[in-house]
Amino acid sequence: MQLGELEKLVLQHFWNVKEADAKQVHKVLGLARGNSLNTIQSTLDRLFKKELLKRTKQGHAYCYSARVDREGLIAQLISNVTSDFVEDGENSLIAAFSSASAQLNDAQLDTLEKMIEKQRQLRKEQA
Amino acid sequence: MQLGELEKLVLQHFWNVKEADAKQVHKVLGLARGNSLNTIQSTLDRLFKKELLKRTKQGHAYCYSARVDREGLIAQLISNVTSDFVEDGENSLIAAFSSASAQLNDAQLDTLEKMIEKQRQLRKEQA
DNA sequence: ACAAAAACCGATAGGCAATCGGTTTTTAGA
DNA sequence: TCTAAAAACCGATTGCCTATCGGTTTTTGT
Repeated sequence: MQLGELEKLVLQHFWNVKEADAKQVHKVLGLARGNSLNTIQSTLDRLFKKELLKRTKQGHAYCYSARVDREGLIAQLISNVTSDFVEDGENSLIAAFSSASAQLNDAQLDTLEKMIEKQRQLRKEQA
Repeated sequence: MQLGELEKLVLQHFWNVKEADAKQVHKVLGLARGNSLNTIQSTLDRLFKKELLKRTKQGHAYCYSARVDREGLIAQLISNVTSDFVEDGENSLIAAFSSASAQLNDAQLDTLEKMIEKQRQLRKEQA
């Protein structure tokens, strides 16, 4: 799945604002870029069809919000782009991790390990 | 940087065979897919321009070989696809890892940690 | 019922991979 | 050295996708 420039901007917007309709997105992003409301609308629609946004009829207009969070999208993008190169089709994210870890230096490996610990900690707290 | 289907096949081929010219690649990949030699040639040329293959004149024909290994390409692809979504432009690979780690379950975190250990071991042995 | 607002449809442009045909350049031999 | 074949190079076409809107239809609140 390919993401264009405007699509990325819109997604990031929805990680800030929770929800918005086309007009609101247009006001924040579209005007600054000189886009018409229609351009924003069709971008929202494309993202909806890609299942990256969800929407509900709120009165008259669709109200859009993020369907995936930033971490989820990043994971999905990594899986997409690496799946053709990794054996384990079940778990291309893990496979990609292990492949790319070869590119990290020792300090980066440390950093990564600390992140894993932080993840674990986070889960313990949430439980 | 976008990779097409044939381009991916060609790259994977070069991770097996070390080096080959257009004719040889055509024999192995092109014939099976019904591609003309020209199609293979321009694909090789595109990959060369993308700096994913290198080439040298070997007698008459260019002799191509991989410029990046599988792990390096995977790392590069991850960086490309995630860089617009991570703060730390210096290290989008690490940032992407940490983001995506939120998607892994506990067992997968274990797996990942073991992979880090294995990496470290590998390096110790090579030193 | 009607005017305004929003959604929907269809078209165009631009970018890139895939695909080749045809032309030019190079090269190995006669 | 001249020449035929081999390879590189060039340019065109197709197909897919994002970006971008204009215009039409549908919906809705009054």
